[in-house]
Parts: sequence; C-alpha cells; structure tokens
Amino acid sequence: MVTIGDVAKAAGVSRSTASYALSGKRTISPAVVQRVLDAVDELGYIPNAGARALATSHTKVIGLLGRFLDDEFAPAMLQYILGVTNRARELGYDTLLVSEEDGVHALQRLSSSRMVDGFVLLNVAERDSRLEILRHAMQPGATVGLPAECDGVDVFDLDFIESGRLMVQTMHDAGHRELILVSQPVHVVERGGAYVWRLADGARERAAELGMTLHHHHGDSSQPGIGTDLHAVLDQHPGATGLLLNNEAAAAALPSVLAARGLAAPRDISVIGRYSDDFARTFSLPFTAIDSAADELGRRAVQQLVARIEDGPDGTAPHLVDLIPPTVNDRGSIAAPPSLRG
Amino acid sequence: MVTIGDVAKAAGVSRSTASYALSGKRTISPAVVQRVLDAVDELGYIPNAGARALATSHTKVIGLLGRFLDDEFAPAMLQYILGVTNRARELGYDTLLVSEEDGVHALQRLSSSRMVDGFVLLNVAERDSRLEILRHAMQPGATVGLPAECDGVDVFDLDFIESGRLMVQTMHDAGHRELILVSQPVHVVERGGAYVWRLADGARERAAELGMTLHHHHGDSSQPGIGTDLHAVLDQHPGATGLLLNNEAAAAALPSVLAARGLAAPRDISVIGRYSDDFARTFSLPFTAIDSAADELGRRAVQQLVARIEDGPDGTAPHLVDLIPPTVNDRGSIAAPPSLRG
DNA sequence: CGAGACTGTCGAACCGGTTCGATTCAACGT
DNA sequence: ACGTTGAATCGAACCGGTTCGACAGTCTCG
Repeated sequence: MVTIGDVAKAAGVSRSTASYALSGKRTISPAVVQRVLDAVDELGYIPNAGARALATSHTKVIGLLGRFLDDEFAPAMLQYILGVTNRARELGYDTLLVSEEDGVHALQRLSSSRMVDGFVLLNVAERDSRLEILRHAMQPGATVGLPAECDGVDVFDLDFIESGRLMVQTMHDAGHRELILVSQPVHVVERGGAYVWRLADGARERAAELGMTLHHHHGDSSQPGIGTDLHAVLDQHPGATGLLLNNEAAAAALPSVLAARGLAAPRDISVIGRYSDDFARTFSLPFTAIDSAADELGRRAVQQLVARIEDGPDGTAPHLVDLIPPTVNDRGSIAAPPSLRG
Repeated sequence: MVTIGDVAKAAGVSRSTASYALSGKRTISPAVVQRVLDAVDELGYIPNAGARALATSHTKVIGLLGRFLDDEFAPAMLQYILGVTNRARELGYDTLLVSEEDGVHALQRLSSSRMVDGFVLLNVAERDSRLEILRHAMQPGATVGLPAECDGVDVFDLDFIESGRLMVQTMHDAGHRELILVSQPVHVVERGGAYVWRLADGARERAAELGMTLHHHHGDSSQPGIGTDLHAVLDQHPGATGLLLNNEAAAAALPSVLAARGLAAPRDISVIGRYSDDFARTFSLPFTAIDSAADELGRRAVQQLVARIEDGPDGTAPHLVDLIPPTVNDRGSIAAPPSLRG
C-alpha cells in the first residue's frame, strides 16, 4: 500500500511537508506542492482512513440508525435512506447504516468507538430511548421524526398538525361537510408514532372550527386487513363524501376497494392522502396527496448534522426543530360532492 | 475518552498486558484477566476503531454498493439492504452504505483508504465496470446479481433460467397451452439487467420442449404505462390463458387491470409472478409467485464475504456461483384454463 | 547594517491500539 | 545442584497519518 511516506520520498521532501502540501495548513512553495501532487497521482495515493481518524479524531462517516419495523413502509424507508446517503456524500461523508434491533446499544458502540462523527436517527418515536444516549454522546445528532423532548438534537419532520388542518381545509373548500380519516393502526401510535395523532389532532381542530363532521378510524397497516377496514368504514358512514388517508397501505388498497364498490374518485367520493411522491409514481396512485418528503427530510437532517460536526464541539448554534410545511400534490381526486353538482 | 492505557492503569498492569488479557492471544493469569475485565466495564472502555484498524488493518466494516436506479424497485432494494446489514451485524460487522452514482470511484476510494474489509455489490449488471476494480482490490467481494464473468468474486443470484422454466412448467401442468410473459422494459436489459432475458430464455426453452405458445412482451416499469401495456397485451392475445410476470410494476398494476376488464384470477386467467414475498404481503398481491428472495441473497453474500475476509488473503477457497433455486409461493392464482373446466 | 518578521522545510512526538522480543520467576527433570 | 522449560508480564516498536516547535534563509525597515 502506498503511504504518505512514499509520496514524500517520490517528491523528495519530508513526510510533514507532504502532509502540509496536501492540506494547505502551512505555506509550502508552489514548486514543492506541485511535485507532491504529481507524486500523489502517479502513485495513486489515498490516505489511510484509520490513521487519519486516529490523528484527527474525525472519520468523515455519519451513523444512520433506522428502526425497521415489520409494518413500516418499505418504499418510504428507502427514500429516507437515500436522501441521507446522497446528501452525505455530496458533503464528503460516508454513511454507516445500522439496522440493529437494539438502537441504544448500537449508538453506544459507535459513539464510544469513535467510528462516526455524528448520527442521524430515523423513525424517532415520541419517547425514544436512543435520544437519552445521544444527548450524552460526544457526537452531535439529528432526528427524522419529532420526539416529545427535543433538546440536544436537531429535529426534522413533516408538520403533521398543519397537514391535518390542510387536508380538512382543502375538502371544505371543495364543498365537503362530512369526512372520514383513516389513520395507521393503534399499535403504531402505542409504540410512539406520534405523527398519527398529530395529523388527527390538526384535522379534528380544523373540522371543529369549520363546523364539519370528521370520523376517525385506525386501519390495518397491510392487506388484506386494510381492504376490509375500508369497506367497513365506507359502509358505516354513507353520508361521508371525503376520505383522508394517513396510512400508506390504505392508499395502496383504495383503488380496488373503490372499484369493487363501483365508485370512482372524485366522481363519487373525494380523496386526499399523505404519502411520498415516489410511492405515488411507482404505484400510480391516482389520489391528490400531501407529499411526505422523505428524501428532503433526510437531506436536511444530514445538512444540519454536518454543519454541526464542522462547527466543532464549541459551536453553540441553537438546536433546530424544523417542521417542513405540507405541500399538496394535486392529482385530481378532489371535486365538489355529488350533492352539489348538477 | 477512556483508552486501553486507562484500563491498564486501573488494573495495575501494562498496556500490553491489558491488550493480551482482552484478546487472549497470550496466556495471562486469571486474576489479572479479571482485574482488567473489571476495569473495562467500570470505565466503560470501548476500543477506538481507528486505532485498531490502523494496528490490525481490519475495520470490521463491509462496504455495500448499490445501484439505485430510478426505476429500480424500492421495496426489493430495501430487502437486499436489510439482509446484508442484519447478517453483517450478526457476524460482528457494520455496513457502510454507498449510493454514489459513480460506483467505480466509490470502490477505489473505499478500497485504497482501507475503510472496509470487503464489498457487497448489489444489482450487478451483465458487464459491470465495478467488477474490474474489485478484482484488483485487496479486499474480497461478493455480488448479488450474476455477471458475465465471475472470476475473483463470489456470486449470488436467483436462478432465473430455472425460474422461467418453472413458471412455464407450472402453467403446463395446470393445463395451459398459450402463455404471455411480461418482462421488464427493454432499457433494463440494455443497461445490463441480464436476469430479464435469462428468465425469458428459460421460459422459451421449456415452452418449446412442451410444445406451448409463449408470447414475450416488455412492459413499462411503472404506472400508468404498465397498465396500458397490460391491456394491450391481453387484447392482442385473446387465446392466452396464462400470464407470467417478471416485472414488479406489472404485478402491482394487474389487479386493477383485471378488475377493469371484468376478469378474475384464476377464474378467467391464471397468473404467476416473480417478486419478493415481502412485497406481496405489503400490497397483498393475490398471485402465486416465485419468491425473489432478496433478503436471503443479501444474507448469503455477506456470509460468504465474511468467511473470505476471515480466511485472510491466502485463503484459496474456490469462488462460488450460488444460484438459488426458485420456490413457488402458492397464492391460488393458477387453475385449469376455462376451456378445460365444466 | 542588524533586529525582527516572514517563508519554507524538517524532525519528533502524538493519536490508541497490537505485537514482538526480552525478562523474571517458579517448577521440573536428571 | 543446575540447566531447561513454560507461564506471566513488561517495554518498545509499529501502523500511517497530523501537528508542534525549531531552524535556516530571505526580506524589510529603522
């Protein structure tokens, strides 16, 4: 393997000079710099990461800790991951992906062994035991998902409360007065998926303000349960003209459910969902939806994390809680309710 | 940070003795070993990864290089990734996930900087420029995906030729004589997705042997194109009673296409697909299918890679080409063709 | 014209592990 | 009684970078 010593020898200088020539941390004569650079690409020198990490205590690696639960939605998870890895690479960092069940243990291991310069936590729960560790770690951290207690970390999430309000408002503006909201199953809430009730709260609040009726149901997170659930809910509320979906599986199942009932959106019923644009493309979901912006959230988390890493431990920029505003992707599944039309 | 020096001091021994006590590479008295172990967990000592890597030239990290193409199927990719990271962790390794466009460059960077002990390449193409680099790298590599030239790497893939044969044979056994195969789009083949024609070849071969008619079509890899394609193909071959799908988007779109045509499987048409079991569960695809076994392929690749890493560079175990045999997951979408029934 | 500042370079130390050779001491065989 | 072996431990060197302090030579300015 070619070391900086080899480069130095080839350029006829000392190791330290070669190092300074490459880092530019001291003035080195242009002639020498050029000789060193020539030697570098003649020999194909790439510094040894371990040695550099040892000397600088910076690894240029960030740790990405996911919670990959069985009923977590795969396409969305991949979006988060790619957002993180791509942005990290753009900023000169590699990404260590950890899928370990025991996130607390993984965090301790990576932190104390100094394998990474910082952490991004995905799918952060309302009370997430990993945060406790992260706050005491010497590396900074960013989360995707809004926990109950945000200090010591930078937090990124979709603004779910506003999303709920926006869904209801949109339906109201189109003339609807009775809505059904289909959320994730209760166990998702119980394990800390606070986004479920955040969206529901926003929706309820706005519905109350506007004097609308809102029925809230938790649906299964996969087929065929969710199909049955949707049928049941539609049977139960024949007067409802608008459907709000905060449940990817429901969005995926709805087209066949509607077809089975001889309904079409927006002719018979209006629909608005909340899922990633990418997901909609792959499965051509024909519903207007709030983009969950997984990719963007991953990118922002990394961006902020790297800024904090490079500010050093004394950088005292205040911690962020960045809730990105919902944007509606209009796919034409909302119209006036049948009763208002000719 | 607590170093092995601190541990040694706390145990009243030299650094080298502490090191040997922990590694067991020399005999150390039980009393001392105990004192060292006590010191370790009193101080919470975890070795510095960079320093260890520098000394041992082993990082306990494997590099996972994906090609995340736009129309690559997200749920499947995540399955591969989790198979790799989970198995790696079980074997004591962490995983560096690289999504960089320029795989060749990434490979060179990680290899020369000695950041990883070995590589797993996903989505390997027929002629994959990354393989050339990998063969000359000092770290071993395993691929998921069968390239034209396999030497110097361990190769893992589903046996697509046999999968094609099996699809046709299964339909034949049920009494079908005219089949349609819907594959991935032509551009997937052109960029090296050889599995597409491998499956098609196997299918064609077996159809010829059995005297059956097989129509082969390339369909779009996403909606709404694939929906249109499916309609067109069904219009074009009214005599076909069996549908073979080697295209995930087609599988996802088929239920609504069938519904729109007033058809049901297996009543009017029999269907067999090739996609991951996990995908089928999430979307409740009601079709009998060959499991693409993404998770298992990832696990096997890592398993073999780690074996090769730990054998050291002189380990001369022959390189594998492990094509795992297709298994059919019966979901009841195959029956005798209508013409043969009462 | 000499003190002071600046430029460019080098040697040595350091980061935190692992590992080799040497050393001490007790047990053993003859 | 004495060399031999083996167990247990230590000090020093090494892995491959970075960085600090020193130093020689050149330039500047009073």
